Amino acid sequence: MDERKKQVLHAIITDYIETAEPVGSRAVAKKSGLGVSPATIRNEMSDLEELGYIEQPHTSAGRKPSDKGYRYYVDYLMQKEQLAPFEAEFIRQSLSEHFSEMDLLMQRCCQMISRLTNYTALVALNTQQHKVIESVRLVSLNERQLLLVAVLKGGEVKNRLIRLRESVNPDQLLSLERFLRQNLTGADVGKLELTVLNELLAAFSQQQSVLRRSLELFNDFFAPHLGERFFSYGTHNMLSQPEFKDYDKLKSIIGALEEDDVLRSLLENKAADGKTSVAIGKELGEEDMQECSIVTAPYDMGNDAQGVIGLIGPTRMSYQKAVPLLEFMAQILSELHRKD
Amino acid sequence: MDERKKQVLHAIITDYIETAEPVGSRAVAKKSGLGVSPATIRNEMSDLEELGYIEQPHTSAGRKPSDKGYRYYVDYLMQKEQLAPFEAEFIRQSLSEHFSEMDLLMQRCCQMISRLTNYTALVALNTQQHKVIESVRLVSLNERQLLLVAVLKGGEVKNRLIRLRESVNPDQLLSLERFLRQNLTGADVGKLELTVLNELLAAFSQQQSVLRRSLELFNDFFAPHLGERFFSYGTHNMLSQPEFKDYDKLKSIIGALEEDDVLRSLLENKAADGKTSVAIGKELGEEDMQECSIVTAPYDMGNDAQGVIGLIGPTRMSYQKAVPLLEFMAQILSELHRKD
DNA sequence: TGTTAGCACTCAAGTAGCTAGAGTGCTAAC
DNA sequence: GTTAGCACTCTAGCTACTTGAGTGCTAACA
Repeated sequence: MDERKKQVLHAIITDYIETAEPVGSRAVAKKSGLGVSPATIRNEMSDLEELGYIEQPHTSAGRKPSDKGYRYYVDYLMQKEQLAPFEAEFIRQSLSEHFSEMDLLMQRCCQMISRLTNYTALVALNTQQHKVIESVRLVSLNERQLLLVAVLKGGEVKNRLIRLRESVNPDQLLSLERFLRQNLTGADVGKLELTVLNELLAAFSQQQSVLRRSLELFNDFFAPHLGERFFSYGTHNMLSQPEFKDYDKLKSIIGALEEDDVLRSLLENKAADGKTSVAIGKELGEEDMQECSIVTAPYDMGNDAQGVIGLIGPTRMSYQKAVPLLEFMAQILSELHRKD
Repeated sequence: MDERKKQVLHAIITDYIETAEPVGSRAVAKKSGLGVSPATIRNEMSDLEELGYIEQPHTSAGRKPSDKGYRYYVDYLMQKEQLAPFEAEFIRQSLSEHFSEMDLLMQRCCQMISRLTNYTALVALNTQQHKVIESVRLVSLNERQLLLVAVLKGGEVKNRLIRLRESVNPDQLLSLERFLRQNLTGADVGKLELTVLNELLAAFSQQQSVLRRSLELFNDFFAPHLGERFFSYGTHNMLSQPEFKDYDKLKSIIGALEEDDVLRSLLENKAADGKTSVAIGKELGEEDMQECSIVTAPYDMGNDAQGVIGLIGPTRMSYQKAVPLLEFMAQILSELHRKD
């Protein structure tokens, strides 16, 4: 892979990303600025094809990048495009507005990603991992209402109102609260299984119904699925991509993006190394998405939330725009936390 | 509009709903069971066209229903299809599982509607209208943490943790709690404007920072937009409809369905009379959706939530299936509440 | 040895012309 | 009022043809 081959590959990829048309030797000769004739370029292209970086849709067409070609481009050739100052400012502004409501914040992220790139945005939000219960309180609001409160390390609060059929005396209440505190303080919400709670429930089933009821309610406000959420926005952008002009293809992609299961499998493990990551075509491992690429960046808002922001588009994607954008946004999100 | 015309119209519409192809006189003659010849049917069809109930795509094609035709069908001709017992049971089961988590419940609704009909489901959820604050409490968790709690009539609880920079003495706390209780008890959360809260804030700005901070935080957990949510599912079903094989049309529809604003305008005011409602084609008032119909049914889960479930598909929609399905689901949702 | 011009060859996409078939409207007979 | 018959219309699908982009190969050149 000498220098000239790299330049040829680079020219082919950038041209193809722009036009979605196979690139011919003539166009490369002009665009690459190498000062050689199309015939020479043809030889290089023939080599590149043999090496697997580009491919020919049919004999008399130009070349287009293969997954391997994009991979090489992303890893070695691509020059990240700097964010326009107004874009950076816009992102910073929009994100700071919604800091306290995670759902809104993530919806906003999706909209921004999608609008700034014209691809489809994907976001995973985990609000419950490594959330340790710091304290448990059982507060009497009035004779017939108890409030069960769990404060998590980091400040989030979970609670549930419990309506009583009969009133309880303060002593009962105190012993109950003590019991809960002993059994739940220090527990990790993300790992609190229903079984654990059920065991607790069973162990104290001889006690009066008040307790049983409170534990039953604990069950579903700690349920693990509540901590993990997925957002997406901009699916309609898929329709503008010439590579998805096949209805069945499109249908299976759009259908898949509506399923949390699929989003989970696309985004999971992407936060592992803390770096922006690019998955191209078959690398995604999804049958229906062999012509898609996904770019993801993990963010960490401390105890409030961690997760991944990302986008999905055709493999012919403007990686040089997508990568720095997501990097920047993830950084801003992570910083939001520290400011607080 | 004599009896025979009605039968002809009915035959045309049911056939067209099934096949999406213009219906010819021969087909109607056979299918309607009127025992007259195609020529006779042709005369009737000519009349129906003049009356505006059906239209001809081009001279040598059959007829297809107009918006007016569908309207007549829905209002007078349609026979609601009874839900299959297993469908009813399935719905009942699925909905009872998720009763306590509104978001999940509504997502489930969407999935069911979409899967049982192969159209796109839309749901509006309002959890905050007519929610009156029953009591306000300010609970000290420890020296540096206060918990601000508002209990709403009906049992929902809203709260926010407040971290203090300096500790407060119990007297300050009590007077603060009293102040909040006096000013907020009985207020309607849905109508609590930022301005009101800001006035409160201003009025007490001379007090110590603890108070100010607590009020600031009140602001965003009562913000009205949080009470209104929209869900959709099954957008990919739009792709299977032959009427949407134009990419631009499809793109604008799918794009629109991703916007809360659009969903709001499509679903609002549909709960007014408490009945299932059908909006056909141009009746929707949306430029891009002239070839779509929406069926909606309001539900009322008391203080927990009210809203609208619905679905959107082509005007050539199986109304006789969609209407009873939504009616049934809305009824189940409303009953879920009463059971509790 | 690498580069280039020239040329024959290939293939997709677009265009024009044709045909088949479905369906109509009209007329005249029943 | 109903029906059969018939001429007419229009679309969808098919075939054949043309165009043009792009290639690979060869032979000449620096």
